[in-house]
Amino acid sequence: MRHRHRSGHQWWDGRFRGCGYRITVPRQVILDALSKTNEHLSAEDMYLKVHKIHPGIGLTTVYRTLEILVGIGLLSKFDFGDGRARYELAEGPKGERHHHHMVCTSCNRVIDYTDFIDEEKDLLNKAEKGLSKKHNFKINGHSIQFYGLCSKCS
Amino acid sequence: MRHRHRSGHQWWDGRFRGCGYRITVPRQVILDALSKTNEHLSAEDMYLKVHKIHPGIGLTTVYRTLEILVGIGLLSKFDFGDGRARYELAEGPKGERHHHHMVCTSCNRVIDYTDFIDEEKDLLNKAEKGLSKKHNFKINGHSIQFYGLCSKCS
DNA sequence: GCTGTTAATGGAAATCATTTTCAATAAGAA
DNA sequence: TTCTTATTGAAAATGATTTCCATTAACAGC
Repeated sequence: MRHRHRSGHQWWDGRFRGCGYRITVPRQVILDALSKTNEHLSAEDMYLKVHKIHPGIGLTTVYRTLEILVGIGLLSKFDFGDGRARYELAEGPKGERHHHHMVCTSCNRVIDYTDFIDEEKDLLNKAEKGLSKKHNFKINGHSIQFYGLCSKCS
Repeated sequence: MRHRHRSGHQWWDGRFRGCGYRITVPRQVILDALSKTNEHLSAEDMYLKVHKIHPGIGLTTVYRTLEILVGIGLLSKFDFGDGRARYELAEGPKGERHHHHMVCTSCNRVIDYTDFIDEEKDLLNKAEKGLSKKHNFKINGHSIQFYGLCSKCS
């Protein structure tokens, strides 16, 4: 097993402390797991993953940590219609990773795509400007998803 | 109180029977309520609304009926992040009513908008074609939502 | 219109994700 | 090292939705 960074000094460290949160083992382990995957993990997925190595970490803590990370913008939270929230790193050490999702309505598989992001950005910017003016609404986020059948299911 | 259509002969009638479903009082009442509102009702909202006039109708039946309606494409089901599903007529007697939503992350108000729908359609068509080719994914729906603060909350 | 078959109903109980409670523990400032 | 206080984890609570199951009602066939 490769050696592990002990205390602090991760890319998310500053952001984390800056918000007044303590850096604890469960939080490090969870962030570590998040930065090593590009799956769309549910809280329980994360719990099981983390529990293998650190059986002490409880499901409650996983929920709490994920919620904090969403709060400070490090994580994005999604609902793909299968009754549980799913999480994904919003920013990695290398910066933004903007993409959207296609969800298979049969097997629930989720495919990330980055195609058309530029066109989408154009449209979204235009829409944001127009909508915020017309409806006096301060927009600070959006979500786009396509639903359908993946190659295996169709 | 105004007289009520008894048996069948509503605009949804054909579609409904066509799928092999019986036309029952609870189903008529629920569809009736849906076609008279443009709120984004949760199952419980619907239950309360319907329960005033027809106290016999149970919450379970409301859930079941809404799910059937989603199944045959008459209803759209949304998640606006407040922990309960919300429903909205997908098609009315007058046909499609395509629009998207802005959700206030503070008060949970939802605003429908129809601006930019044409541009969105263009983009979505293009995206659909490209994505289905590249990822071999049969797309048959999408969802777009903006999140932010409404005029009251900002 | 009456009847039989079978889908639909509703109340209670079950389920499942998520949240709350609370006493014990550990982070990190002093 | 010590002290304060945020964090933790187990268990219990919550809240939306589903399942069970005995009763009722739609409607096809007479």
